Amino acid sequence: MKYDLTKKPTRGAQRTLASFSTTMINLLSKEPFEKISVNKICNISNFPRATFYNYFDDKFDLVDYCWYVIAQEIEVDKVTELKSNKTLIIYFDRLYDVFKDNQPLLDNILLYNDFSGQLVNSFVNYFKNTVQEILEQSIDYSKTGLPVELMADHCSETVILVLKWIFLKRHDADKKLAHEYLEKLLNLDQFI
Amino acid sequence: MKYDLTKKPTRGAQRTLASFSTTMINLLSKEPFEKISVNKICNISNFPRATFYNYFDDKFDLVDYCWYVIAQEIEVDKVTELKSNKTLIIYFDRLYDVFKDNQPLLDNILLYNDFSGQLVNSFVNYFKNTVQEILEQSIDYSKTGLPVELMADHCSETVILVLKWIFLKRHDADKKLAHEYLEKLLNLDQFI
DNA sequence: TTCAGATTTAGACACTTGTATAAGCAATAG
DNA sequence: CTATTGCTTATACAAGTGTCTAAATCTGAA
Repeated sequence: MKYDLTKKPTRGAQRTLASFSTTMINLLSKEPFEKISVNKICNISNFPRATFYNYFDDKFDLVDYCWYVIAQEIEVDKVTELKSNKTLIIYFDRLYDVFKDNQPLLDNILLYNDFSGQLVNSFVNYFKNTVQEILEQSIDYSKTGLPVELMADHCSETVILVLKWIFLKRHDADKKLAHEYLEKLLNLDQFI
Repeated sequence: MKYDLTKKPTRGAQRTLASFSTTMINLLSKEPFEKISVNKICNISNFPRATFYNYFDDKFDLVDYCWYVIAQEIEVDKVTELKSNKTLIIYFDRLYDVFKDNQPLLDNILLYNDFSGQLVNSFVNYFKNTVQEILEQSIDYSKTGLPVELMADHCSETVILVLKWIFLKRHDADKKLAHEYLEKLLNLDQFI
């Protein structure tokens, strides 16, 4: 990403970022990711290509920014409840809500893109990394006798696995059932 | 993949496939995947671009074929030991050996490519799918009370997680320690 | 050895990509 | 109000992509 998201954006930059990302999200509901070119995005958004490349490295970069926008729904109140061992469940629940809110978008995306293709992969990866960063700092894995990073990796993969199962592979499950899956897969009682 | 790998290839086709794949593997040890173009591959291999596109859809397709070639080391005696619950460990061991044999290649690849980039991802994914296909048919998950596919997915992700930890993130571990990780992460006693 | 069917190849096509330059415009500090 | 700074944009470039044609070449079965 060429644009620095930490500094607060000017009004113009906000407009530009919003324009590109909504165009991308709209296109994702209409055609496969390979068919979406930077040219097309720029024509629809009415910006020249040069502007696109002022903000993003390529279309993968933009699509990652889209996931970032979606992920904002969770991360607003990031501070609360850290350092507790319940972090995992709390984060799982938040992601569950975000995925549920975006179910229509996900359905459309899967209409045009392979489950194991680049696009769905980038989506899944984005959220996996989100979870992993949180878990590495906030969970006490000392009871497991395994390396912290390995364990954090395993937990975040499992959280995402269950969400994939429910929202991408469409085996609908309410939060209660989802928790049951998560607890069985992770053996949660061993370290919570 | 445009070329049909099930039918037995002519001598010419064998030469072509081998030429393209060894060129790709060589290049992967020398530069990042983005810098490798179909043009470059064809120049080095001394084939015209048209021939490349007779066999592969694009360079991702070729790189997948490379993983297929590497994976052949395991799958020769695929038949033995199926339908046993020890399949998981047996396959883990085989993959452990394959990854170990290809450690120098992996090291080079990681010199030029991000751990979470497209290339490493395609490698990891290829082997994850390999494991998953095997596990879905051959393990009895009835004791876990979880959907079969979910469980098979979780097991294959965990197998690959441990291998990534050891061979890509370079936390060297012998087979004994690797088994210990796997058993703790998967709670193997619950269903083996 | 021959020959029909399949593969390979040269060349061209329309298109995308990422970068670079210089001109234009807008917002801010003095 | 204006000078300066920084972002936007028009345009051009060298390179890559994937597809298509028709001619050349190979191959395997008779």
